[in-house]
Amino acid sequence: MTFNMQVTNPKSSERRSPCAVACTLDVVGDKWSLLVVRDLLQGKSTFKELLASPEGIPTNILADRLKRLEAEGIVASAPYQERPVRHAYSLTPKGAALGEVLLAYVSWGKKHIPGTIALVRS
Amino acid sequence: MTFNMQVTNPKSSERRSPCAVACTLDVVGDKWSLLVVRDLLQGKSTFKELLASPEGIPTNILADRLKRLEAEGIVASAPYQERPVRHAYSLTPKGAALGEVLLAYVSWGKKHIPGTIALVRS
DNA sequence: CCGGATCCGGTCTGATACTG
DNA sequence: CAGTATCAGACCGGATCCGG
Repeated sequence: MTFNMQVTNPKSSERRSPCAVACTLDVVGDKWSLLVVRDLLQGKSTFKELLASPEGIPTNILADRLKRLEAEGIVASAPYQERPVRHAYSLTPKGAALGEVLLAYVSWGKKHIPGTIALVRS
Repeated sequence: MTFNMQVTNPKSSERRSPCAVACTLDVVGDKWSLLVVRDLLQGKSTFKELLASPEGIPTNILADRLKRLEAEGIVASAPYQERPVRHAYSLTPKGAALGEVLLAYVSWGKKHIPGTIALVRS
């Protein structure tokens, strides 16, 4: 009987402010969410593929982020086989729109952090 | 897994990957940093002004973020009075360039989170 | 009063073991 | 392979304290 799942995002009703920046950060402003979005944009779709990224996301964090992003309507999951059930994860249009944010990150990072490269493309 | 290190990361992890997204997230990927940048872009400059934002950043967190962002070359501080000494914080060109990232957030947030507005200049 | 620094309890993170 | 359970410890954030 577990509880106390990792829910840090305020619900809309308890939003900190109407600021679009603050609210977007409440959705994808943590350390891992945008990296998951980046990988999905690159065509990865299975749990294993997402785990394999060089940043090394832990399995429980990945599972939690996928769950959270799906609840936010950013990620969609569809079973592609049964017994054992397996899901293919993908971005909804809402999630794919975050590609613009990623591009802004890439642009800033490439310019201001030496040695970085774009691992995402639109 | 192998990696190279090119980011001085005051906070949690060391490096993660050469990905510009991941490295930028290591710098400003926490819950508060971009909100501080937003406020500075809007012309706020004193500790008190930054504290007054509707999101309610705690004093210790604000002090820590300012210190960290200054170490990253994103924020500059200059004393504007002595006895007691007071600092005016501002963005470096590197920090101001994050405005592009903020605009991407605003654009996404306004479109996908109902009720949000742009609290940052366009 | 202002700009922080410090303390401290609770929450979240993340490595690993474990299950189906 | 795709997650879930566990748990120690890092981190957040509220409250408080302090020098100027």
